[in-house]
Amino acid sequence: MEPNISELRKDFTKGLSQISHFWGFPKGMGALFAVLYLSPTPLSLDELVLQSGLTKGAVSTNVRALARMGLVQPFTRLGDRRDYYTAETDFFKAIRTILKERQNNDFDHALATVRETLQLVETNPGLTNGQEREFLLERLRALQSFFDALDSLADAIVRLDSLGMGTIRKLLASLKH
Amino acid sequence: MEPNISELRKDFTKGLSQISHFWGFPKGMGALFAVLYLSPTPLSLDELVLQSGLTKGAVSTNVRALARMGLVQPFTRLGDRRDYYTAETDFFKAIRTILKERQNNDFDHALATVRETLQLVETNPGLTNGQEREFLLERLRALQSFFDALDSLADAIVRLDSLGMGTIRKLLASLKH
DNA sequence: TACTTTGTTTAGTATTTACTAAACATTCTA
DNA sequence: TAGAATGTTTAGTAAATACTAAACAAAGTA
Repeated sequence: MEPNISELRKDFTKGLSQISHFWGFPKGMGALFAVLYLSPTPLSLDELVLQSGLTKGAVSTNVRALARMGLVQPFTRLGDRRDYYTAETDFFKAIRTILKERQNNDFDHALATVRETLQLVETNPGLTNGQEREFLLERLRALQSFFDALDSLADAIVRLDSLGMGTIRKLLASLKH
Repeated sequence: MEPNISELRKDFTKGLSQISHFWGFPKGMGALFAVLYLSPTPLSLDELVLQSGLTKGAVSTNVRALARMGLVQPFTRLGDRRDYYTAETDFFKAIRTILKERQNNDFDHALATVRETLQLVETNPGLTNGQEREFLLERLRALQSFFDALDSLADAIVRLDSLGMGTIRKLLASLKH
């Protein structure tokens, strides 16, 4: 059992790939983040191709996705046309970026459908008989208020000046009663 | 624009399907939950087949997955061999069930890989030169403590006597400082 | 025991998804 | 302006996934 450094990197990369996959993201995203996270220096696209084993196309799209989520920081150097990337080490910052962008995605679009269903029932008294109508209203309102609660939470997190271990501790304390 | 009740159900079902899909679950799961959630009475497997448009096999597997997550409650009636299902209306309860089961899944397996990587570096001083070693240790430890923090949060939620709108309000207050 | 009713499992299929390879676009350099 | 270096887009492919159809299992009923 003599571990070597490059095997270690590979295992770590595989681990993050699986985690990425578990959260519904491409495995390549996890792999790229892993490579960047274990690199002491920023890496160019070509270096990422080399170290991740993915092709240029895949690296290009995945690394941009990571940047949109705030998980990597792209930058350029004067007199160097290449794009360089570093891993964001403040994960809480990334969480907030992700939450901030949630309004623009398919998820919120789907949420809107639920709200519309509720409004449709509310504004159409003749949609169905009284008893079923009351039932539908109750259920739809309950679901809506659940979604709203989660939304406020997400909003509150986004609005924080800073999110970090301190906040987690505060939350833990407040949960313990 | 004359909305009718069955079209409304279908839209709602489609909405929940998309949400389900967004979270990485089969669309069928969302559809089945939607059908049950809008039904005033418990439904049998055959009724679910009818109302969801899925086949018996798909309903069987998806509805069991929902039950494992605590999102539907299965039960039987004396002298009736059929299984009946109702939607869980306490979503917070479902959240806790899901968090409780997280230890047994692939996600935690992947997390273990990260921990193992860290331990490997910690117990092998000769793995790489001092400078890189320090760098790796720092990064791996930071990631580990981030995961640990999230884990404590999840644990605290699972351990709550009750989770509900009250808790959300408490969290919101504590976040506002 | 045979037949019916109900639910599960399996084998195959259709769809979706993430990837590769290569064409293309852009910008820098000679 | 031609050529080189870099990044993006696209067309096609391989793999994963969720579904269908049908075989199977189990358990009740005649």
